[in-house]
Amino acid sequence: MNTPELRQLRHFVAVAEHLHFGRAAAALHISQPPLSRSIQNLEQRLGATLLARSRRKVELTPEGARFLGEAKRLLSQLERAVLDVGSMAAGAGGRLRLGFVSLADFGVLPGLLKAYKAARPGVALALREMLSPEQAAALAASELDFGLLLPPVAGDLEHLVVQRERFVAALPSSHRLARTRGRVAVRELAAEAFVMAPREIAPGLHDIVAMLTARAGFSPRVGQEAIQMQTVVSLVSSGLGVALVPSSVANLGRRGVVYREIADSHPRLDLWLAWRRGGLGAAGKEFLVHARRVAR
Amino acid sequence: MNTPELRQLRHFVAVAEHLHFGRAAAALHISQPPLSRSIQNLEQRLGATLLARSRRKVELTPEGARFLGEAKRLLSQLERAVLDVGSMAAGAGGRLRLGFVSLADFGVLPGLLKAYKAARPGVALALREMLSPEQAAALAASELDFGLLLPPVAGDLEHLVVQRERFVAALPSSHRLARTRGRVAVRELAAEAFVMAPREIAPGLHDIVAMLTARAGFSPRVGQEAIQMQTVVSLVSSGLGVALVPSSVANLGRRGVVYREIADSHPRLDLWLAWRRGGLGAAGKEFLVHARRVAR
DNA sequence: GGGTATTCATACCTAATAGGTATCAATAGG
DNA sequence: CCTATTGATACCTATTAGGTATGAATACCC
Repeated sequence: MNTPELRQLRHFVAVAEHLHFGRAAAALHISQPPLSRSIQNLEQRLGATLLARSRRKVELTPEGARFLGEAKRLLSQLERAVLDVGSMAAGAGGRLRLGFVSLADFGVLPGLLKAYKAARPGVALALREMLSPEQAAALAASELDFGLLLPPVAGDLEHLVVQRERFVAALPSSHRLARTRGRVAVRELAAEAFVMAPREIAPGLHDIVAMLTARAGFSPRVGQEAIQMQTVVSLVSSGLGVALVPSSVANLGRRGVVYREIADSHPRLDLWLAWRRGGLGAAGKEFLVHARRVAR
Repeated sequence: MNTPELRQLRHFVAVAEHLHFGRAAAALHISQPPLSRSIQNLEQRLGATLLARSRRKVELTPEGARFLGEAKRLLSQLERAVLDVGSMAAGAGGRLRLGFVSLADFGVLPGLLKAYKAARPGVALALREMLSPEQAAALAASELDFGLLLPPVAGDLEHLVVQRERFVAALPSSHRLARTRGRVAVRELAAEAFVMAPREIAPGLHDIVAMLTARAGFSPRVGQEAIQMQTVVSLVSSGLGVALVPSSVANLGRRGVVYREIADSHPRLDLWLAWRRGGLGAAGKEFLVHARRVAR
């Protein structure tokens, strides 16, 4: 793949912002002809026209508008990465960076934080809700110290299981099954639309749901996908479908949703506190001590 | 700022993965000496040592591990951007991309989606929870069709106000003020630790809180920052502080938290459905019709 | 309607840089 | 202690980025 050069991204951003090759060239401290060639070369590499230009007017095409956002983001992310590794080399520290899935927020995270913060009020915690694959990548890249995530994820991570839970059915309050007490058999949901997260962001969770519905003899009809658990529940509450979710989601207490235990047997969903093998400093090791206590 | 070249990022990733200059050079189809110089030059530009090397062994330094993740991400994001703009140029479409703040999830979003999806079941909705500034950037970059966000945000966006709400105090159930009914005066919270989001992600919300506490004669002592509203509430429930939050957050119904109206008068917090000026297709225009109905 | 000014594109050239080869220096292993 | 291996350095060449001159198209002004 013939990807652009950073120089070309900078050139394009300058032209896109000035909408004038001459002024953009001046801003870049080059002359206009190499800028013109650079943009042409960029467009050839991308296979897209980014700028519509005549002798008197330059405008962004839709593709150009789209690519402009990407180019700006890439350039600013590179600058941040440079600053970040520079300050790391210069010696900074003394904080813990913790990613977590929204499920953790309904379960162990508040208790974990409370325990640790009581013991170590001086350690700054940077909390960030992230999907499990993103946390795994960030751990591998040393951008997080810990992640609270759902297995399986890629990478050489150590982990502590901090939560194991069963699934429940999340039903709109108006649902016929919501009126009854007691457990729900999964086969009773065969005709329903489901609200689910895509498999690639939580394969462990998704596969338990898939296994449950397969054993009940059907494949779930997905009415709406959503990525975060609270969004799943929100969509259930407005009647867009039902969902099979881990039981801690019931802590969400969302109006318009009722939760029923599932009659069918199934494995529990594990939640991990994960960290990069060999990647913990002193603050991290102490955090782990507290985490082991909370996990019992 | 002397940022690296993409060529240097590729060189570094290759060495980091092979931990051998000769094999990395072979993989890159260059010879070993220019690779050695390239890495040295990269380290000079970054002001950090990325690789610890002797004649027989190459290892990543902590800074190198950190930067490796960034470099890989940047390179893969660039490739995705190239593919994305290439396929856009080749012609794709037919869906709506909607970003939203977590607040919207507690308020208008479910109703909005339900109304639209009933009318137009064939249009695929891609939902993504994002902070307001990120949504604004994504709208400007044509990466979202709509955003449900809190003003003010940067950029030339059109908007429809879809929600206006007052603030409430979120208190741990064990709090002394939680036992009483009736409204809470903000000055009664002067000695409390607050859980707040940083200003830069929601300046409109933050400034109303700042105004409330300033009028009550104090500056809030921030015990813990959190970015998303459900995380704020989660931390309140575990006793890490109190919070002043928009009233729709009470829909969260989180155990361990009670909500009390605030006695002090204050402006309402607006929630916008925003879109890029001139950036709507037919599906988007129709979505807007439904949105106007829901907003009344 | 014609002339002029402006602006992006092209042709040709030079300066700067990326990569190659030869070799050095250090060290691990036999 | 000698040899093989590997990253670093010196010197050189090939390639590319940028500069200057100019062309071509067009909008504006007279």
